[in-house]
Formats: sequence, structure tokens, C-alpha cells
Amino acid sequence: MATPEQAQTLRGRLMSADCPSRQVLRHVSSRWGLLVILALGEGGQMRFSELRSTIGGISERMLTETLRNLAEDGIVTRQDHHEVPPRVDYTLTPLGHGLAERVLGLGAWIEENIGEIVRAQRAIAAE
Amino acid sequence: MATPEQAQTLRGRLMSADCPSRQVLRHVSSRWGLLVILALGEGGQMRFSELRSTIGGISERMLTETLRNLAEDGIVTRQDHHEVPPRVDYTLTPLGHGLAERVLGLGAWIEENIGEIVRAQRAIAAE
DNA sequence: TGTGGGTACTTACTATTCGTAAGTAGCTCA
DNA sequence: TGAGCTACTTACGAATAGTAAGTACCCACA
Repeated sequence: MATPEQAQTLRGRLMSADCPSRQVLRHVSSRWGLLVILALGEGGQMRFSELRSTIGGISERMLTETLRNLAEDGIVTRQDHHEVPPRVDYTLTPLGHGLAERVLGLGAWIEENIGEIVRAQRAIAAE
Repeated sequence: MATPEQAQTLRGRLMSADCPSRQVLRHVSSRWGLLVILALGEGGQMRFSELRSTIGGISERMLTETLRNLAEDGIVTRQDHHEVPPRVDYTLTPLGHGLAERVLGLGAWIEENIGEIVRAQRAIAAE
């Protein structure tokens, strides 16, 4: 199924500072990146204002910037309907869906284990 | 297996700004958090200097701070041998191993798909 | 004619975080 | 005597993030 060109997959090395994968990691794991991917992974197509109200605490400035970074990486798609008042939809690309699977796994783990983490935090703080 | 107390697991809600899970997400997905977890997940027990040389680009200041945050969350263990010159080992806690599984999945996905991401970046930049 | 509302952004400014480089401790070995 | 080892800590300038106030555009209503 893969052509010879696609078959010779070059693998990124996250541990090296100048690998392009490092930049992508920065966008994905930025303060709001994971939450945007999480929201789109759960909610499917979403409008700007919908994302803003879903992700507690995010500002318009940061949502704009985070979405632009992810769009430039080919992870989300921005669809502007050119209406007034503006209507813009965001969705995950097929590439973004693969990523979102992993991110959802990570997010779910934290939500499920927060109880144990808080217990650990208290035990450690008590020393 | 679970006691009644453990059975009533409270689930975090990452989307709400004041849920404790949000703070943990910040530590984990901080600029260096994922890379530290990745390194310890692959390397097992590691010394400070070993982590520093493994994770390209990290400074001592940031490594110290990242490790301290993760230790306070019960994700990594710090073992000081009280020797001179200093020798300190870091490992993942059992809790940290669960987390590292998801992080390794995410890291592997990025490394495997960086080729396609770069292709997407170029296609989008060409518009 | 004009005033206000709706949505997705920008802009200007301030606060917080980060990176860099230079210490620090204290024991060992030349 | 003093240089070296390792895991930090400190000081300070630079980059990044947060806050609040615009901006654009058209429509509805008075």
C-alpha cells in the first residue's frame, strides 16, 4: 500500500533539540494545545466561541494562537464561512485524529488518576 | 480488590480551570515535563547529569524545576545518596509508570509521523 | 439616521516564566 | 594549596502569556 517514498519513513528524535519533532511537541504540549486537541477530539467540529467556552480559563488571544499553530502543523482545519457575524469552524484533520487518540489516552489517565495523585501530593508535602 | 473508599473514584475534569488535574497537566505538559517522563520511561533509573545530557537543550535550572514538580506530584522519585561529589538518582514511581505509558505512546506517534507533519506544514505554508 | 448586537479576531500593555551564565558546597586527589 | 567533581541555586535580561480594550462587518430595531 505504501509507495517506496512513503515506506522510507524518517523517524524524529524528540531528544535532540533541533529535530522538527521538537517544535511540534511544543505546539501540542503547549499550555493550551493538549486541551484544544482534547476538546476537538471529543466534540468533533467546533466553532471558535464554542472552544472558548468549553476550555475553562483560555483567553481569546491564546485560543487564536494555539489554533493557528495547530493549523500550520496540519493537525486542525480552519473553515471560514465568510459570513457576518463571522462563523469559523475547527476540526481535526485525519492526521490530527491519530494524534488525538494518544492525547485522549493521556487526558483520560490524568482524569482517572487525579485522586491518587492528590493523595501522593499530600503524602509528599507532609514530610 | 478495591476498598469502598478507593472504589468511589472522583474523576478530574480537565476542561474546568480550577480542577487539580489542570495543575498536573501543566506540570506534565510543561516545556520539559513530557521529555523528562519520556527519558525516564525509556531509561529507567537515571542521574541528574544523565538526564541533562539525554534531553537535548534543557538547562540545569529547568531540569531541577521540572523534576521537583514531578516529584511533588508523586510521578518521579528522587533518591539522594548523600555522597560527595553528589549522586542523585531519579526514577518513575508506580504512578509515574502508568503515566509514562501514555506519554511514550504520544511521543512515539510524533516521532513516527513527523515526516507527514512536515509535508503538511509545507503544503499549508505554500498557500 | 443612528444605535446596539453578534462573532472572531487584533493590539497594547503588564505580569509571569524561561534561558544564560555565573556562583555554591564539600570532599578527594595531585 | 588548589583544582575537580556533581547537583543544584541565584541574578538578570529575554521571551512568552495574560488582561483588557479595540476592530470589522452587516443586520435589526427605533
